[in-house]
Amino acid sequence: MTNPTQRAAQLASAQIWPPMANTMPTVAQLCHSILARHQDTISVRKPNIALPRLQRILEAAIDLSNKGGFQAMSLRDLSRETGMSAGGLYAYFDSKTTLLKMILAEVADLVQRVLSNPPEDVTRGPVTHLRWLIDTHLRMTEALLAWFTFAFMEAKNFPPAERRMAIDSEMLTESFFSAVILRGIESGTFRPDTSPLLPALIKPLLQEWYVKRAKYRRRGVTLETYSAEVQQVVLRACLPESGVDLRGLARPPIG
Amino acid sequence: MTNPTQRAAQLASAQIWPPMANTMPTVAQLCHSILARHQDTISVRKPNIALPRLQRILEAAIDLSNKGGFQAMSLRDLSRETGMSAGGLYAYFDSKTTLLKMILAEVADLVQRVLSNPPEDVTRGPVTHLRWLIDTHLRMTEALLAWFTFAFMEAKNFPPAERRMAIDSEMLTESFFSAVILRGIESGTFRPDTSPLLPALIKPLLQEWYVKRAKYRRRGVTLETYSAEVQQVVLRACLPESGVDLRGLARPPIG
DNA sequence: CCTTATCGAGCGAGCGTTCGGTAGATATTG
DNA sequence: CAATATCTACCGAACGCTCGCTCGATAAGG
Repeated sequence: MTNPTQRAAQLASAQIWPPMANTMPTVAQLCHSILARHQDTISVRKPNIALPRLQRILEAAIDLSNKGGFQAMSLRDLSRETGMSAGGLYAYFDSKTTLLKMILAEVADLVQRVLSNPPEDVTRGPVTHLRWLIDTHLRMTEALLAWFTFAFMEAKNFPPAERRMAIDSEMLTESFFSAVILRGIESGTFRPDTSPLLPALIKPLLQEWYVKRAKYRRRGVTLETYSAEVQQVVLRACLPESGVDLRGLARPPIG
Repeated sequence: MTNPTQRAAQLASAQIWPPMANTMPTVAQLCHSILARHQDTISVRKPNIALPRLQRILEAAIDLSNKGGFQAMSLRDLSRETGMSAGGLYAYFDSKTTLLKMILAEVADLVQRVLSNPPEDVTRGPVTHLRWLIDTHLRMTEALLAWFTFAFMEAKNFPPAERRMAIDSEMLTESFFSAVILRGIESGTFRPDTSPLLPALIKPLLQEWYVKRAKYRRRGVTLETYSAEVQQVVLRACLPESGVDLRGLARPPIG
């Protein structure tokens, strides 16, 4: 079981959690993946034409949607922004809803791919694994801010099919945290009475970072700081505290 | 300063935080307030006619918006749902945007009214005050679930004016938490190195409750449980822990 | 019978989507 | 290799439809 000295060291080192070694996915990679997944609905066959065009369309769609919402973005807006005609756009999707689904599905898939592939060394202990999950999720959303903002804002307000997709993705993310925390409890690293709600509470703390990105930028809060603080809050909620075990013992007064 | 015994007692009692004595605001009260605030744009003069009609309109608008978004709700939908004609609706607002603003402003104002009027006894200490803020916010959103869901979903995606309103409201809520936490640090009740980000992190934990209400209902999580868990997470983040203060001291091994 | 409250057909604007047309690249042919 | 045929990627006017909103007619009540 973790003792106070170890815990203090764990919490202190959370301040200087090293940046990820693995490279984060790029927009180009996402577009490549989307192009491959929608070969049947995208009528443009030459990849060296289709890829840059698709990227331009997706980035413009996300940008326009992130001010005013997806529904408020008209295909005329998108046409103007991409420099393509209304008809030309329909070579890349068969309906506006498909365009939405392309992006949502890709983001959901990305989360799954990234979080389910931790480097070997961080999975040795639940503390490092949990901290890696938090930090990696934050860095991933940072690298693809507009995409995650889009996914967050548009996942709601949509037909049952897309809605279900968003819920499944959310549950999956939560399950990563659940699994690690459960493992930590079983191994005795985490408090046995750690709240079963804790995994569900982590997600909104991660979303806060990209949803309110402007606010934290204004305040000069860096990703490193935010990540460290969330890690602290979460670890304090699940690591055992010596205070409980010291009940009734005489202690020196604290200056 | 809080000792471990006190802290354990504080955390334990968080499990049975008593339900609020003050009555929560009702929909009728909100509508009354909205009617008063928009006398100039609402052309119907007799309150005994205007009040029930306005309430019917607002509740229908919120209900329709909460499936599909405000933009997706047409005035024809609203007309059908309220049993009033398109023209008739315009006796109660001069544009669809005004209808939106009515609701957003009232919700923002309600939060301010409720959170800034704690009962006298809870303000004696920062712990009880902080717990009251959390619990009261949760109970308020529970009592007016549809209204808060609406405000949360629609505050984004809107013109600078409304957007600013939402940001101001959010900052105000955060300032309630900031003030209490700061007071707790100054009085020595909370750790002096409590994260300055903590107040900002509380809000998403409170929003989670009403945004994902269906999820928690499905899992059988009650408001009491959720409230207690959030209080625990927050208190663990700001109450001092004896472990840190015991670094380097010889301690008996813990069974 | 005038005031107040409501109705509902209808307006112009803008939406997502379609489709005939075309310029340029590419393939085929003599 | 020039001439022709085919294909690819895109254009943009036009369509059917729905939107927020208006306004003259109408009904109800004191």
